[in-house]
Amino acid sequence: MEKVTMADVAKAAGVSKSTVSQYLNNRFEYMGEKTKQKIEEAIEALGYQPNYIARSLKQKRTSMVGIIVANIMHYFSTEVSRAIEDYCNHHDLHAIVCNADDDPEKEKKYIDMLRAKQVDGLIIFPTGQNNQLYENMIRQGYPVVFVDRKVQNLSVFSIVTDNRESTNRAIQQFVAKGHRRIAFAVQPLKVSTRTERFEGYQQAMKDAGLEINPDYVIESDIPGMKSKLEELFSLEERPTAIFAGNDRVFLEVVRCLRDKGLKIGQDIELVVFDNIPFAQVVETPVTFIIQPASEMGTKAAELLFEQINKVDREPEEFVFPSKLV
Amino acid sequence: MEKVTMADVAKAAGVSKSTVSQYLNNRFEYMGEKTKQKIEEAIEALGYQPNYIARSLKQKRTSMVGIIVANIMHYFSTEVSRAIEDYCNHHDLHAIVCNADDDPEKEKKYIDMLRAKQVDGLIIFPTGQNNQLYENMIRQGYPVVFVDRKVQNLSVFSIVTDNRESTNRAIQQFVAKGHRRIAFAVQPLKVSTRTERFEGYQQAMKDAGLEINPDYVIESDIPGMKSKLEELFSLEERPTAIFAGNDRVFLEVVRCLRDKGLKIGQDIELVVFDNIPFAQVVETPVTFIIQPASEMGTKAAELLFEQINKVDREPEEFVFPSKLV
DNA sequence: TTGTAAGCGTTATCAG
DNA sequence: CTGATAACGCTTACAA
Repeated sequence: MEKVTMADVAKAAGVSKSTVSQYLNNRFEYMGEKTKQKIEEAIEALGYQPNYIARSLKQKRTSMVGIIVANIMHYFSTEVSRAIEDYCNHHDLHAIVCNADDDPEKEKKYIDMLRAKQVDGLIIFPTGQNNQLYENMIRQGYPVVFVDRKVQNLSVFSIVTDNRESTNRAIQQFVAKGHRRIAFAVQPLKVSTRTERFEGYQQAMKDAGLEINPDYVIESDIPGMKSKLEELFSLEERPTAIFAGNDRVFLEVVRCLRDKGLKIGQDIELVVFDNIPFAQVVETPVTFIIQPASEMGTKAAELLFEQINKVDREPEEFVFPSKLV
Repeated sequence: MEKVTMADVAKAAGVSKSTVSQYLNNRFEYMGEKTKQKIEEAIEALGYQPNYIARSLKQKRTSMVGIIVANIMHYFSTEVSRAIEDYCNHHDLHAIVCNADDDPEKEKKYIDMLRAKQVDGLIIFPTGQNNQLYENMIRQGYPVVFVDRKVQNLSVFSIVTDNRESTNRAIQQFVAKGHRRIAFAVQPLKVSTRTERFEGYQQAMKDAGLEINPDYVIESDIPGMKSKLEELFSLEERPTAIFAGNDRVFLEVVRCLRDKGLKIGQDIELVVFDNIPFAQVVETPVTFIIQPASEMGTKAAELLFEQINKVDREPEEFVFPSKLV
């Protein structure tokens, strides 16, 4: 199987390899009509399929870009990825996505692997724990765009949301509705998105003249969140409103509320940072902070494309606004 | 950037390319301890990274496999893909997934593209409209596994669910609960999954001695489904139960019911073929027909892996049972 | 307008 | 134990 090469086609058509190559690359300018036809027939007859690997080796470009998402379980990641893929499709690139699973080791493994595979550039949702590695890439001038999370002290293109401000607004809204006991649940504060959201919460509470009750702040990974939430909702003075740091936290919160028999919108109000596709359909009275995922993805792809094509410009940070729904 | 090659390492270490190659491929058997160290240092110093493209060209294998899903919007597809990816990860393969978007043209494009990229094998959720193409691949002995949908007259490994039987059981359950007006909503009956589910419905109705009311059978693509559903629920004699052909149909049904102010489980009962992750969390009284997606994915990957490694055996069809939840 | 030949960065074969 | 040397399948000057 899979053995017919350009040389075979050339032989069959009675021309040379280079001529076939010309043909394949649509350099018809100087090609005789009959040669063209002979080649066409030969290709058809032999069922020839070009070998991109060989071509890539020569051209030093693979027309592939890598996307490394921190965790594919977030709907936001898949939305952004989809937008990137769309952009790539329209620009003769192929995007291949890898899931770092919030694990810096895996992230490193994928970065190395993709670079070994010679992908032309990388869009990364960084775990934030591989600064040395990031730095090397940047220094070497390798095309990279960071998405979602900021990394300190790195001169690189990045695409983020106004995490602090939008969280702030959401909490303000709670306050305006008369809530005083406002809880905040989030995964470990190890990346910029989470710390910024937390800062937004703190700021809003402070501005409202409200003390933050430490019992109302849950910082835990997903597996451990359930038990902490249970404690929270078992408190004498239960919170009347809660902010869920992202979609996965949200799921835990909803599960826990259901188990406790608490009704969302009635016993407790809920804001979640991120879009939850299905939730919009059922009548759950939840406020969503929605990031413009596809615009962000498109922008990221654009910036990467520019870098791949050697457009030189100073790295910038693009902050997209998110909106409450 | 990215220019240091094996030759550079060889020069720096004062050895030949072949020796470096040995080193990289862990052929230490006959290698001197000092050469080993020199190479190690040289690699470190130069920041050398091997070029997989060149290696692939030589070895005629890329350690990549392609997954072409009919439509990535189905949760089932992503579950299966994830299982395949897991398997691949454990077997030094990289899976790259493409979305045919239910479009045979795109499917063909992706098959051609992936083969041009020399992926070692393909797992396909076939659109079913490219039989000629499928046949060619099989005939050439190219490693392929089909998932989810059957394709007629093709000697190929395939992984499917017992669509007919499980739909049948679901409808029987409706009947047992006393339902008589049972509707069936599905996308165009162009692929085996849908026709089989429909047959399951027909059979169950027949066995129960119930006439099928043509008004109760909705066959439409997703964009057109909304209006047809509206008609259905506006009928004088509304159905009391409805079967949704898959998750996307389900979403349309739920939307429509909400708009009509009908309560699921109260005004109408609902079965859906497929898993809906979020729906399980909220208290929606829906029955799900759940396919063992990850087992199916793993099996598919296994079969592909065997073929890639030239294990010769007769193609088989594997039918997995799904269960009502 | 088409052919020749030299790479691209590896691996594989076979001497030394 | 290590090193030449020839592929792998394609592109691209340059020559004809």
